[in-house]
Amino acid sequence: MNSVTVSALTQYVDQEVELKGWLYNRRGSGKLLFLQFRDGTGVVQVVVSKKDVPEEVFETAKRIGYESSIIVRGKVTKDDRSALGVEVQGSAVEVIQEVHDYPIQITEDVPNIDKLLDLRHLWVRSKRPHAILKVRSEVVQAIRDFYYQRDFVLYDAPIFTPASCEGVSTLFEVPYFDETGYLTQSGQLYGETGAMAFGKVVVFGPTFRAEKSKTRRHLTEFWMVEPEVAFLELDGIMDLAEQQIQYVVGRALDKCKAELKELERDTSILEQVVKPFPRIHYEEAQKVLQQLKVDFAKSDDPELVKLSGDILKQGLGADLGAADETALGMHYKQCICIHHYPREVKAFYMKADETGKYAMGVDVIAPEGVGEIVGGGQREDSLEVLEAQIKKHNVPPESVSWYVDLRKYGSVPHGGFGMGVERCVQWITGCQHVREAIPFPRTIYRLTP
RNA sequence: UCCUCGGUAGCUCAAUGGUAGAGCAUUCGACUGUUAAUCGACAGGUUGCUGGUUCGAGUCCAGCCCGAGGAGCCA
Repeated sequence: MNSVTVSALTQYVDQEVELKGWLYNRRGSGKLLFLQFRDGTGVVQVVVSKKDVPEEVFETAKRIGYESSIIVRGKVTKDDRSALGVEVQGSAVEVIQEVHDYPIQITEDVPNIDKLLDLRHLWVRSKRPHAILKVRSEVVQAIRDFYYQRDFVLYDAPIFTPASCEGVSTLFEVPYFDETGYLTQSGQLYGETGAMAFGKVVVFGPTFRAEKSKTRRHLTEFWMVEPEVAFLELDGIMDLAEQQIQYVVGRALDKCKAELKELERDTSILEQVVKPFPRIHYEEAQKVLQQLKVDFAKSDDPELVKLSGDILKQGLGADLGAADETALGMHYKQCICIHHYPREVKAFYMKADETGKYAMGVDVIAPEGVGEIVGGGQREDSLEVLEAQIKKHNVPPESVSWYVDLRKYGSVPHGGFGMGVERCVQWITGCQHVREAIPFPRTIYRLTP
């Protein structure tokens, strides 16, 4: 007998098969049972009819609780009433482990996410997390393929680092023998060493931020992909970010149709991602925001009126806030690149433009309220300017001396960006919390399971 | 760190200061085509914790604990 997966079942119509997996749900009557059987690749309905099977098989199928591990045998039949197109006429149910107290129920009342995250080790079996995490898997593979196809060298940055890469954010401190180490908050500075060695590299790994952020966009541990390219300037960096996002979203739309349908994701905005992303200078963004502030204030929608009040709250010439990003996303209804932020609000390694007022950095803002998914730009390549910036930002010079060496030995214009994998997945799947976009989210108040 | 909101049955939520309730899930029973099945029954409680006001507190007050959303910071 063929041992097969649910995903391949349509190829076995009218054949006897064996399925190994778990009981997902059950409906039925006194003489006819409908087992919803899952094996990780999909869910299929197994029909067990009292008149067609031995008494003990029917009794077993009726008795076992949800998530009991079972082996089911039966004949695959076509059935138009099934979403899958086929179902299995069960003839035997072998129990591996019988379960009667599975703690997650299938219900229309959605428990709050915190309770489900306490059960994350089991919740991942349910349809929604299953779909989101499959999209994540596809997104990660698409990222790897994108850079591999373009001859980037995978260049892993260390996770233990001696000090802050940016000299600002809160880092996780870890004892490291006789000294103090920190968990990396970005592989970028290491990526720059790779760009000078290989031309085009990509750093891809976990990143840690000890910021006490409590929003649906923040994790303390998240995955970031960070390409870094020698001789690439701001326009080229924007081209790369745009192409990468278009490729990744395209792959998800192509390969994850079933998952996006399960999530009831309206993909119309995602389909717009093939168009060029508007590229907006910071000064222009401020003008657009001033206009949006006025327009939204007149709206009938109280949400928009509230948003209007938060637009440009930090003042002209300051960094953009979350409300500003949301408003711009709503206005353009697709990904936008905002470049040339004020130099003061950006990190020490950012290259200044010819005016000296702006940094040649770029953020990509995703629509639909997800906000920033990419941050990057051109790096300062002048030794003198970089040293001045290090002094100005109070970065301990000894901690970045190796980095400064890159400007002493064959410095060239270069740059790159970082994209947060979870935020990208959050946007593509349309999920409310970035916490759902990673198997085991780590936030300020969650270290388990 | 700050602002706002919340914590009652396994889950989602009710309950003018006056007997602690419902739906769903579990358990038991009925039903041969169910798609979040349906119908009937049983069971299920230290109302986050501590103290206070009151004849009487889930409800009012104070403190604390836990969580959520947002700000800031960021991807």
